[in-house]
Amino acid sequence: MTKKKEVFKPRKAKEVTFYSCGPTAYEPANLSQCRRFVVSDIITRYLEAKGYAVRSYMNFTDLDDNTIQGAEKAGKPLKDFTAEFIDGFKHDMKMLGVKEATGYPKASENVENMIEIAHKLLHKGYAYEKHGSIYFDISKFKNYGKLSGIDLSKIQLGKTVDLDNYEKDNPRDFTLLKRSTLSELKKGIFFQTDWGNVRPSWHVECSAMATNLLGETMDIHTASRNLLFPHHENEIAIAESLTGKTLANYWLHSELLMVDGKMMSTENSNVITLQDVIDRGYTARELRFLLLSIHYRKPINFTFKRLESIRTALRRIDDFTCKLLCLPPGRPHPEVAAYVTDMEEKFFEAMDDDLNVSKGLSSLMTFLRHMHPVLQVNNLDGEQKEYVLSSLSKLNHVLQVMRLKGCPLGAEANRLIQLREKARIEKDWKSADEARDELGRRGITVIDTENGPVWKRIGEERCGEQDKD
RNA sequence: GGCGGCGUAGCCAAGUGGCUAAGGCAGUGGUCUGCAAAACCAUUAUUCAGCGGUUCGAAUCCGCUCGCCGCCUCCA
Repeated sequence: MTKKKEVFKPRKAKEVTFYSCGPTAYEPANLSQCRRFVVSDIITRYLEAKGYAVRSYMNFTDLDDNTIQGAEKAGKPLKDFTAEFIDGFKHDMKMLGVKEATGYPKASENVENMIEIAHKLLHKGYAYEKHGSIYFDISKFKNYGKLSGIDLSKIQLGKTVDLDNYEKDNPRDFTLLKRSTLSELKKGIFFQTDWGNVRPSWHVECSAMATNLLGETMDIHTASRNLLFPHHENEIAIAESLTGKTLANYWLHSELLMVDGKMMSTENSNVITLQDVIDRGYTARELRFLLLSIHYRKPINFTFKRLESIRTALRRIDDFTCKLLCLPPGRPHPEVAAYVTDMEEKFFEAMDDDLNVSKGLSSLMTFLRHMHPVLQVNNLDGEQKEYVLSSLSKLNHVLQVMRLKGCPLGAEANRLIQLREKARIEKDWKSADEARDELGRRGITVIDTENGPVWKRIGEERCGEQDKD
């Protein structure tokens, strides 16, 4: 609200209530949305890492112009049409390692509540009816524009809306309930009210679902920057004129994801979906790493070149964790504890400062640089290995990009590696190369080092299959 | 026109008044190696879009200029 960094204070000591504006169920998840939800995931996970229980809700907008038109085009009933995208979306989020919310309200299932809100606003004098539609009277809500810092008198009216289509008293007013169109009536997409058949507007949908599930005031409300005005401003106007209480104590808006310097959108015809990225041979885990490695309040200019360099960086981290997991216990190293403490302190300190993930990651990379030589000479005993792993798990609870589960090497692969080593000592290059080829067929690359072979799996498992925490 | 944001190395990206301007990718040099590949180690900005000002001291604060991006009430 203050547009400044503030110290976070939840309403209850150990619980945080959290609402995230969800997607509209008419298209597959694109990267801009992926970013938003990875950002809210980082917030949720970080709060959990700090010991809070998070009650989080994310809505699905399954009743609006886009879904109705989409269903019509697809020749499907609205419900079937949106269900497909809702399932797809949940699947995509799982791939990205986004933790499941406490609940996923749907706009279509909360219409009663929205109509009730319109009733109440009308009674309180905050809204008016005109030709079967209900509009919110902005002049009645004196705090309007506080969140976005907008000055209503200086706004360019009709910039994005054709005002001729509406019968508002003041063009600044916004719609709460919209009179049903003829084609909607034909399809049965309407709700009977005292004012006739209507359907709710986007703004009232979010407002209704958020307050319905989380009460009059919630701790955190997130979404991306482009929703700030008018949507969140309107959401606040609706909720706060009803309750007189603050809708959300903290608003976090993530910046946009761009392609070629332009916002990803249908109009710019530069939409890239998660599936597109996967089709290009990248994984959801790699994408997650790209999306979270930049501060959430900065725009990301997405390129595949960038994803490629993220892939290399992630591979280095994988090499390290793989080596660590497969390493037999050796002798203890005196500095390890200090390296671990340093990394953890710096990581969480960076995260405490408005979720500075980039800065936090640098502490991880520095730690890896310190640890590589230690691993190289196997200077780590069993206890230290566990210590390092548990510390990395703490970071990974938030990041969800590292692989920290058991050595990926099977018994058969181990036998082949031993076989090859023996052959190499005997200078039997033919057998050695055969063993290497066989390992290659099993998806394992052998890397010779001065301290014996190290191996790694080629290919990727999915991020969603990572630590269940 | 109003409001908001951004501009730091070849690329990406931290840092918002004072230690040598984090970290990643790419590059370069080296170690290892039967071959190969990978990995590891080292190294890479006298300077932060430009100009001017404040200050003992500025990437960081102020003013102006240039460039880019977002929002402006039914696309979500």
